[in-house]
Order: sequence, then C-alpha cells, then structure tokens
Amino acid sequence: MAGSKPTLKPTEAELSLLNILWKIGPATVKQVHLTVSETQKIGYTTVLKILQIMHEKTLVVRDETNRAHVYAPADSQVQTQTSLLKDLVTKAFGGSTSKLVMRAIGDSTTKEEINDIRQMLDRLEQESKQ
Amino acid sequence: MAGSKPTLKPTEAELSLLNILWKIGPATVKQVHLTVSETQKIGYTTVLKILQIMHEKTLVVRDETNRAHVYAPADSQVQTQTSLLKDLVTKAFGGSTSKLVMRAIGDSTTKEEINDIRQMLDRLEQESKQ
DNA sequence: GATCTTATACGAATCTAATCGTATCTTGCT
DNA sequence: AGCAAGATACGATTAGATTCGTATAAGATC
Repeated sequence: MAGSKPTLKPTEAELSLLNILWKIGPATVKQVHLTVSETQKIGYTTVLKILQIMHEKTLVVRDETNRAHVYAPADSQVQTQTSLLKDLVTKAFGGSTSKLVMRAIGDSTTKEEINDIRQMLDRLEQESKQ
Repeated sequence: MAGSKPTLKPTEAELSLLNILWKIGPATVKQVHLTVSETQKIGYTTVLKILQIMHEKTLVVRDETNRAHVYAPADSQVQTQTSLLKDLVTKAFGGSTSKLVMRAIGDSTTKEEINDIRQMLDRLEQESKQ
C-alpha cells in the first residue's frame, strides 16, 4: 500500500518493551516501567525515552488524551515475529525457511512441541487440499 | 567445560563475513573482500578491521603462518545458527521453540519446503522409536 | 640493498543504542 | 494564585558497530 511503513526491526531494548505491551495491553510509562522492573533493573526515564524513540520510529502508537500518555504496539506480535524471522532467515539461513525450521526442530524441542508442529502441518495439508 | 566461551552473538556485519567463510572455507582478507564485494560495496580495510575484531572476540581463528593471514570461523555454521535461533526464541517467542517453528511454517513456505519439514519430522519420529 | 607491491596495524570519525539526570510542564488542591 | 506531585521533554554520556584513511611492516624484484 502507498504510505505504509516497511516494518522496521526493533532493537533488543525495544523488543522487550513491546513484549510487555503485547502482554498487558496499552499502558502508561509507569505501568510499563513497573512491569519491566519485575525482571530487570532499569530507570523510569530510560523506559520513557525508549518509548518516545519507538514512537518516533512508529513502532508504537501513543494516546495523548490524558497527561500520562498511553502507549500501544503499532504492529501485532505476529507481524513482528514474522518480520524478525524473515530477517534471520535472510541473514543466517541463506533465505531458506525450511533450513531454519529444521534447525529449530532438530535442536532442543520436546516431544510435545514436535506434536504441536506435526498437528500444524496436518492442518496445513488439510487446507491445501480444499 | 572450564575455559570454553559462551558463543557470543555476531553482529550483522560479522555474520555476513562468517557466511562467506563458511561458504568458501578458510580465506585471506583479500579473498573475503573479493567475495563480499560481489554483493556489496565495502572497503578492503573495513573487511580487515572487522576480521581483526572478530579475531579479538574469538569469532574466528587466524593462521599467521604466511604474510597474508588466513581466517576461519571459530564455530560451525550449525552452532551459530542454533545460537541465533535460541536467542530469537528467548527474545521474541517467550522461549517456545514450537511457537517459532509454527510461525515460520505458517508464513511463507513453499510446498516443497513443507515436505522437507514433514520428512524431517518423520525421521525424528523414527529415531525416537528406537 | 633500494624500491615496489601488498599486507597488517592503528587511529579517528560517524552512527546508533542505551542509560539516566535535570529541566520543564501540567494538574489538582489549598 | 501558589504549591506539590507526577508526568514528559531534553540533553549528555557511555558503549559498541561500522567505516575507512594513513602509517607501518614484510616480502619480492631489480
């Protein structure tokens, strides 16, 4: 579409804040800082600054209605995961998704996870037969 | 093991040089520069510098026997791919490999690739039954 | 051995990410 | 109006990645 952004790659710190927003939904800096502080020591203004930068980059949208701005991810978790995967496929797997998948499966997957994957393949097969 | 390094994550530029080394085997700066120049414009001393930094980080090993040093990856492509995948699983998929795999499969995989993956699952199943 | 070629080493500039301290602004309350 | 609380904005610092120009060193050649 004309005018749409090419989905830029979040940095590591940005991704960790996005994870929180996907989890708890639209939130103020205070809420994000509180949540992220559960697992890592980080200053309030650092979180604020990162969210501001993400806003400039349009990685998040911001509701400025109230004094405490409310931030929400601009892209869905699925879109972002897809974009990160595509990037890794390109840069580390010579563009081959199946190579990535096979490496991922081959390494450290539990039996349950393998079953999940198999079921999804079955589902895909079903759909493609229609 | 005592003394072994935790396999650190290569940067983007470093990964692109590693890809070349995995492809063409141990090589001099000249050879690496020549190869990388096929796809991107980059100065000779830039390649040299990056390889030197990678050597400091022990991402590559260096044979200094001859005047033109010969560089080789310190870790295999498989090890590095595994490490990068693990990193992505942790940071973008909440630690779930199967979530990553399902996302990767669901997105943009050709029928041939799906077959490859299915065959690998079959193979895994066979092995686990022994 | 002087010089030409071709390598590495070094240092600097630029850019981005990440961090946080301080300044400023807004709002509700007295 | 003035103040206190709590929010954003701004600027600076640090660290790492990337780039490359220049200096230096090591061989080959005449």
